[in-house]
Amino acid sequence: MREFMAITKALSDPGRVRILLALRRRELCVCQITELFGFAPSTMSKHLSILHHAGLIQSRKTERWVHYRLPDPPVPAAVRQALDWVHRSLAKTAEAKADTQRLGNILRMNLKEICRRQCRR
Amino acid sequence: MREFMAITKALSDPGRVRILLALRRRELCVCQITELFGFAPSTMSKHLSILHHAGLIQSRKTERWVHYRLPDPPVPAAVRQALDWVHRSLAKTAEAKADTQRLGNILRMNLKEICRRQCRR
DNA sequence: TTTTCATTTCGTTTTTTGACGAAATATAAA
DNA sequence: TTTATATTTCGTCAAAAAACGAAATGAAAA
Repeated sequence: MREFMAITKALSDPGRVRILLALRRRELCVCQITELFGFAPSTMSKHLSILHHAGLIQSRKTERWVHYRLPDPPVPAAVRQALDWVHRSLAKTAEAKADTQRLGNILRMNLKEICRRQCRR
Repeated sequence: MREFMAITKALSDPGRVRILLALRRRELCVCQITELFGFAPSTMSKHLSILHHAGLIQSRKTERWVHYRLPDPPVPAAVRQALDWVHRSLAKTAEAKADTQRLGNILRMNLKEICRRQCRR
């Protein structure tokens, strides 16, 4: 029950749900996700921490950057069903498509450029 | 997206999730659910309202009592998947079993007796 | 080693949520 | 019609969550 509620709480914020959708095709660097949604870095870090704690994403560190992605198998059933539910329900919505489109632009930039932009704020 | 978030918000409270589990076998009167969980009637009414607004339960009024149950078909896919996920993840947990056991005692009482008990509080 | 810098943690403020009691509503019983 | 009563709505308080900036962390670059 505690683990299940960690998942439902994680899914109860629209920003976090959109992060899961953005990760559906490939892993993303924290700075790319931050750029995509326009939150302050500290806010984004908190959201990622909540998703990670629920088991909905996993992380990998390379050089100076941290990348998040959907979990590799074996994935607990409750997590897998939650992710399936999110993607089936929302992958085709206008919000998800708009995010995907903006993500395309961000993926064309290199990571250093993105981080530099965020420092200027 | 808005409808989906109504569901995830509804599921983000453990009391509401337990209500859904309690309804998995049969419909229940508000006073029975209130007795089962020990919330104030106004609190329980609010929880039921949130679940209803998300489409996760439906209601039926007979005589002086309002009964809630899981939705009849046709059920939107997002709702059906959410309910399946909840039940598959939690129906066999200790919490659900304990609730089911206490519910058994409540179902042996008649509705008037239950309501009378709640008035005394 | 020292510096740089992507990310996280901490502290604070604002917003949202959850709980309750009192009053309102609505329906059946008297 | 009047009374009784099951449920909901409203107002309020307390607790939790979400946002941010500033400071801390830690790993790579210089």
